Amino acid sequence: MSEELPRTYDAHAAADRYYTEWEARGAFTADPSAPGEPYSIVIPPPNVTGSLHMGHALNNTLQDVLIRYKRMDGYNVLWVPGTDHAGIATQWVVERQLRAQGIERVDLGREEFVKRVWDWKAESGGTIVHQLRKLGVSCDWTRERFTMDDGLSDAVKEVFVRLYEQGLIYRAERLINWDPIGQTALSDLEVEAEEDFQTEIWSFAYPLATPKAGPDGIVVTEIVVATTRPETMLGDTAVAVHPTDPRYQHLIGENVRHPITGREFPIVGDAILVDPEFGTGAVKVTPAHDFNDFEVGKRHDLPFINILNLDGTLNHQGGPFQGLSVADARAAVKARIGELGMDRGSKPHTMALPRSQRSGAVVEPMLSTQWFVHMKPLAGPALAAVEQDFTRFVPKTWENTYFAWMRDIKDWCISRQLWWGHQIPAWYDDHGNVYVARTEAEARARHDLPDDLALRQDEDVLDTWFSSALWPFSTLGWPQKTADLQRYYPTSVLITGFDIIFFWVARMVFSGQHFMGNVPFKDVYIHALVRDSKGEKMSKTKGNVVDPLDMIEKYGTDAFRFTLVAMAAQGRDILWNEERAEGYVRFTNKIWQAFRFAMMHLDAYDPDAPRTFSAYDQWIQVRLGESVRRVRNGLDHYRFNEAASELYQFTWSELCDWYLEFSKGTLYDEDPSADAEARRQGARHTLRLVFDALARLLHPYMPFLSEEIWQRLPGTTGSVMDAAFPVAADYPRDDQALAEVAWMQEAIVALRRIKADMELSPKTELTVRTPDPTQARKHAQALRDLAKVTAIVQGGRDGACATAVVHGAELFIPLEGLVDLAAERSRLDKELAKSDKDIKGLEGRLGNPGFRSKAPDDVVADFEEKLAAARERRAHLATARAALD
RNA sequence: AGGCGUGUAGCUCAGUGGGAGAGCACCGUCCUGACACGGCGGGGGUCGGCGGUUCAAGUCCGCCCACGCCUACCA
Repeated sequence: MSEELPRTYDAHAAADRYYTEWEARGAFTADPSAPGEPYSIVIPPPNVTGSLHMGHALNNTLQDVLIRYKRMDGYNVLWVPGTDHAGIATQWVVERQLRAQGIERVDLGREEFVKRVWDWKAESGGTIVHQLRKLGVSCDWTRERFTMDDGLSDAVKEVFVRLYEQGLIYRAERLINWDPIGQTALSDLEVEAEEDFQTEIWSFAYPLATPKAGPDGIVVTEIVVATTRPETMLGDTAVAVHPTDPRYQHLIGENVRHPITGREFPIVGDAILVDPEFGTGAVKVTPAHDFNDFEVGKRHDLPFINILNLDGTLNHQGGPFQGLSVADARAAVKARIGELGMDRGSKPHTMALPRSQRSGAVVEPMLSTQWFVHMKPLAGPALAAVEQDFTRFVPKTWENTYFAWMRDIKDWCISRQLWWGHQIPAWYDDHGNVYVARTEAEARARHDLPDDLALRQDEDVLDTWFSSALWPFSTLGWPQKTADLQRYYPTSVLITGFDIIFFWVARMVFSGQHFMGNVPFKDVYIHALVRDSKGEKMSKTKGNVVDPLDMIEKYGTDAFRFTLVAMAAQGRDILWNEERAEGYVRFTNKIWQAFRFAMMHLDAYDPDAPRTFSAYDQWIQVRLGESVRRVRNGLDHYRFNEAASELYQFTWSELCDWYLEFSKGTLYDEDPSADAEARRQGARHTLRLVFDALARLLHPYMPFLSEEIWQRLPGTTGSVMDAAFPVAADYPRDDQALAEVAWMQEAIVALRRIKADMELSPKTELTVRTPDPTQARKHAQALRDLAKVTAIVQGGRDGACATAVVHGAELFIPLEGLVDLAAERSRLDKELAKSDKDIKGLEGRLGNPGFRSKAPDDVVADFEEKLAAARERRAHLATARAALD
């Protein structure tokens, strides 16, 4: 060995050394002017506040696998990394830190606060970016972007202004989701339902302003409604009943008197809102605090009474309850109703409680003036793009999720009452006029405003997802016409989780369609969620979070990555299981040990020396070619686990278990003849060739181990990163070699099994007697090395023998003195039973006339061959069995 | 309520109409000169249930059961 090879693979040393080396020499840096078909990916930008979790690890490993594969395969590759400013989350992190120092955000003022956030970002905002490097990802760090950097901010302003000018952004008073803790509006998507929330539904009576006699003559004095939110009754402006409900029909148009405020309002008939079967069949209507009631209010021209302050306490409309929180007001209203004798009971009730995704606050529907994106016109092209496969979802079934949302799309509330984010590029004068422009100067110039007209910019910022929606083109330089944009848009694939199909994927599609006139990515690969080993979602509160950095520390990056991709089957969640990771650490060790074996023999390798290939050399090369095809097929179709499994099977079960063992006979042969030396050179050549290909095949999954092998392997240059990904056509197809080795493998397994079943020591030397020893003698060396066959004799059954039937050939193993014959009898009985079952199944199939007439000829022929072989085998076994009686 | 998904060996899961697979675990055996982080051999399954299509179904279709997720909710 030219250089001492460590006995074990040091994953950490390799990772540190090679990653630094790669990044330093610009190995990840894209060059738009370089040749090659473009292949580009933009990273799903993690929150700048975030730290790496298992979802990121999976997501980025998958991207890196594709990027490394395509880079090696000759594509002009770009992977853009970056982070998201994560409006609410980041603002809160910094607010919390300030509060720890006794500083409130409002004390600092907006400008100073935003400066503090930038300071924070500069200091600790890059954590996740450094953590990503630990995964070995090869993204182009020279192109790292941030959703709040200048270029992307320009893109945001540009998009806002253009959409406004196109009438696709508007400002209006609408019922929106209000987060009373965050004190900001939220989009529909940022509201999560807390399922199975246990509460009560309370019934109480509204007295009629004028008692009224019904058709039956009985005078009605009140109408009973039910609610889960008693406090909202302070904003009630109607009671609704079904227009055809005989209980209430005659009351429509009558007034009720509010038991607390004394206000009078009507009973209306509304077939859309009211389900007469539910509750009492009468519904209180609070148009300013309920989405359904809002519509009722519009239909019946009702007043909209807002009862809440922005902090979730009751305003002056709350009368005696002004200033109370919603929860306190609820209790107070219930108590008051009781005092008034209007309480008509309550019962337990299960409902979904809307909560703010970020703050956890109970979201209050509230009337508010906000900015919205008019979605219908944008959704059309976005739907068409996916319907016509310009963007393809993988697995395809996710497009249903996309379609469902896009077809039923509602306008998007994009303004947020925060300080951290893209401030809305709209200015107001004192007369309430609004001017939308990229800058204040532009606003003045465009609208010909005098310099002394006071303008103030809208204080709100945009939803973080508004900037994320532009990510695939804003990161490439849009609105500038950059070389990157020309070359790399649309991107090749987006890799992400299903949880942000609405939030992000859908919004990128309509943004790309609208502003670039083309989809942002050709494929969307939706990967699974990483759960814990019991299938539970990982969460801090459950305490079952697995830190990928711990896993890398424990198992090394190569094994960690391999575990993730090996478990990344389409359409199924990953249950993280450390035993699997341990298994793949053993796999890396197996590769390393095999590599050591190869290296032991490669010192003597001379590429120019004459060489001849054995059947084994040929066989492993053929198998390698098949493996290349399967690995490529897996990667080409996002079947990451299939490619991983192929690598594992090939390396362990074919290369290590068989080829290396076969090769020993040749390599350790000390015969000095030129023929023997040529055979040794053939084996050495094969070893080098296989490891050369294996390093390249493994590289996308195991970047560091593959580099370690590549750089040590003789005959390679540079980095494996830059080597060409193997091509199946470079390896031979050779049915003869496959058949030859298949025979050998079957013979060896059969002989080993006889030994094991006879409870013979593995060291026991065997003699094989067979009528035609040609085949066995050709492989005498392998039979000796792998099955301890020391003699091959021509002949038939002679005395007590064990019998193996291999591809129709009988191998007899004389048993004199080796074993009691009972063991062989029972062994043969088992084999016969197995054989009978086999034949019965085949006969059944072939005996079916429909099968012969309708199945393809090659399938029929295939089964006929199988049956013939099985019958022959059975005959031999039966003879062997009879000979023992 | 609607939609989507899952159900295959003890566990975790592959499986693209042609005789049911892998890893781990388990049993037996071997420290053989790459590797005991290993080698060799083995046991283990009415592929959730019922029906249908087909010469042929784990695979396609329908219904049912169980679990999970998403969307929309009932005041």
